[in-house]
Amino acid sequence: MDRIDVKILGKVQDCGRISITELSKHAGLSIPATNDRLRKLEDSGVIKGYCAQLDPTKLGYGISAVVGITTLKPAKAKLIATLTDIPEVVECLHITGNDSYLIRIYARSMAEIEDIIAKINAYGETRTSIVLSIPIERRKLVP
Amino acid sequence: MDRIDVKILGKVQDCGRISITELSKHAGLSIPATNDRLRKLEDSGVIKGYCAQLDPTKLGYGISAVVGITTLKPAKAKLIATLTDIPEVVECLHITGNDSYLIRIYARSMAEIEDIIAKINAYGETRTSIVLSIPIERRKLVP
DNA sequence: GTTGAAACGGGGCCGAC
DNA sequence: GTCGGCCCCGTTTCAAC
Repeated sequence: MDRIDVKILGKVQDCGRISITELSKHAGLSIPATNDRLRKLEDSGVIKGYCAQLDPTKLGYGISAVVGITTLKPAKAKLIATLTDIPEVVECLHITGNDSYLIRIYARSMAEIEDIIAKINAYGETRTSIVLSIPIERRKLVP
Repeated sequence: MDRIDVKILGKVQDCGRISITELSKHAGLSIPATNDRLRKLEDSGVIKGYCAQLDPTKLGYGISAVVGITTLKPAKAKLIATLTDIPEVVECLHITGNDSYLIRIYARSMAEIEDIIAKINAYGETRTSIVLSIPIERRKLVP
């Protein structure tokens, strides 16, 4: 993992569909060498995969919320199963502190948020915060 | 935006580097038709871009934390600038509720977390939660 | 929307250095 | 690690339906 690998990782985090030819120019290496490095980064699991980033608002998801969950009883498996069944729940973190879980929701309306919160309240208390804006958007990792 | 577009969006969210040929098979369309649809989804901004997903632990970022920030004075611009200067801060949400901001941190050690918290404390109170695990990992959006 | 053909570029592989 | 050559596959753009 040298500076060239860092360059490659930085580029593919921004341009996931970049061609090897283009990537080799940015890396300052030949095409075969760039190809080898990229494949090694993929095979070693440093690169877990590639994905398209969608614009939630253009899909109708105008509202996003963060919900802290304080579980009353130990019902972790059922809670996670319930959350997994709700496609609007796009992320769930198990955390330390007052709240046991922190989840991220995308919704089309406040009513949808309310429905989801109601489902979760079967497992504990919730504290819901609406996302007003995203000053820093999912920055890339710098190795 | 019909069922075929939904199929395409689902696939590129999982396999960002999929070829048009492969994508056309999953979409059940011809290659030119698939190509047209994908380009329209990109041009319209539904697809914002493509990115590689890295494994933070394999890069040495063994610890992740979530920090709620209650800003004391209106110093939003300076706070965001400070956060942007810290590469370990990978996301920042402006939210409603007790906390004004919620940020996500990747760090190599607890000491690094402590350092970052100290910098932020110049702008307000912080409540830090360590991420124990991630039961739901950044699920794809379903249009 | 489809098919088919043609042109182009890129990827994968090779041996040589 | 680079370079050059090679073939194949995929992409892109046509035309025609």
